[in-house]
Amino acid sequence: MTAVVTRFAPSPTGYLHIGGARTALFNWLYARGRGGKFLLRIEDTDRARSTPEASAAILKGMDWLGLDFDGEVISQFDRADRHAEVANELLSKGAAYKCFSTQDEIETFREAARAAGTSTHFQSPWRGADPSSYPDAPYVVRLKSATTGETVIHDEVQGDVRIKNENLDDMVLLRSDGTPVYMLAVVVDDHDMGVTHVIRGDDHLNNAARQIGIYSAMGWDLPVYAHIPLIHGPDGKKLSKRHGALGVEEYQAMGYCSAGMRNYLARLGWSHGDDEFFSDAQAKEWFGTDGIGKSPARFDFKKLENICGQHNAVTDDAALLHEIQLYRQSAGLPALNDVQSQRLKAALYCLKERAKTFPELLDKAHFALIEGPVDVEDKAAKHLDTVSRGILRTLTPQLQNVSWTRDELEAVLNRFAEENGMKFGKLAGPLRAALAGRAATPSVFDMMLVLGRDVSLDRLNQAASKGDS
RNA sequence: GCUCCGUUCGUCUAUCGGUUAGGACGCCAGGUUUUCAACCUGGAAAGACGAGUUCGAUUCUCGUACGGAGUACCA
Repeated sequence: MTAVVTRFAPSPTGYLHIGGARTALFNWLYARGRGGKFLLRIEDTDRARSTPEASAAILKGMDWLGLDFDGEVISQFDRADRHAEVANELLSKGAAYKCFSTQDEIETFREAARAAGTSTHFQSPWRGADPSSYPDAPYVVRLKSATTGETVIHDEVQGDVRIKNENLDDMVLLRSDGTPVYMLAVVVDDHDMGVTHVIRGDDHLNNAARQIGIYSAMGWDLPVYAHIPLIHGPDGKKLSKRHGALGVEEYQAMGYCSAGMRNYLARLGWSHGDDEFFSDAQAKEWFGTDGIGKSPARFDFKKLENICGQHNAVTDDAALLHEIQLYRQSAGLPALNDVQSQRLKAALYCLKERAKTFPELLDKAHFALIEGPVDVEDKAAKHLDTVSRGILRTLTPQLQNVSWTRDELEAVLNRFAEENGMKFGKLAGPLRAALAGRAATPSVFDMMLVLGRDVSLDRLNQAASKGDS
């Protein structure tokens, strides 16, 4: 059994969008789960539209998603000579021919065909022409496609797809300037790179039939094909920049965790029974083309959030802190200072199970991140009226010398509430307002523990004396 | 126009001829609670439509509708 080799082959004409990211993920999972190789090839043969910035964005996106590839990034453009070599081989074999028709002629033909309602496939008059009749003019190299019979694509997802060869035209292999066209380049590169499994969007399904023509003309083995359905926007429409088709780095900037993104994306269009929440290791073990669905899926932010929340909850504190720092960077937020980082890390145990995204987590961590005087929000201010401040004034000295543990703090505060004839909830409001300046916070005990005795008492004293001066 | 692909709760999906059509997200109700969450319990919610094959179709076949892709000297 030959080793599995998959590849992700984006064209660098923009950011790495969510559909591309999922395609990359599927290829990565497929290879990594089978001890195979996962390669990255940038399809930059379209010089006019390819940009280095886009290549960088793709690399960055894959890095964030943790999709590591084997070997170097391959530039398709760099391999133009090899593509031309294959085209020439096809030419000498008689499997391709030079076509001198101009674009104007082709366009005229197509317009006439459209008007007549007949096939718009261009039938080059040069297909069977005698070389002695060749003019001294630029030409493209076209594949001499079969005109009868059918091409069958054995697709792992779509099943056997049959296309009549009469519906395939003689596609261009080499442009008139001698540069290769995508259809040729993919086939040559996939073959040369030893790609065994081509997992890509089903917008390439029809193309596969054409590409198979090149494989058979060259006598090359076909890869296993798996054409996966596209992802649609939340409204069911095709993804566009306006809705949903954000670059993956924007998802990072929105604060979704990478593991959750992988989990969610894997689950979009692929399933393994009823499993919804799983680790990378499980995904690698389970992933296969048999679990891939045939219909397009819509992107659902709510479910993404939920999955990310579950991953946050099981991520260890150090790793989580690190990812949060990367998030702040990508979102353009200032880095946390040492005190904030330390407090945040100490607070993660009581935050990570209740935050779906990093902005949400950071918001709940507000009490730990503020330094200096606590700013009291309006909603919390009512918990610091004269009566409440009086309570805090009485309470604070009693906390001065207790041992700063959860058990001890609970005991002291509960006793205090009881002695003063109030329910604990009555006491919690002022404490929350004093410690965090907000009405909604984590547990007061968690906050006191995370902040420590000095900072906690300091904030309590500040709140108690508020409005006194 | 032509060719190809798809269609199960609002969404992601399970089901490989026989199920009260299952799960998850979301939603609704209740519970728990120290606020907000989280969490627990319960609930509403689906086979596009029409034929055919079959003892029996969500499942197989065909048609219709709707959606998508391809049809470039783009990728």
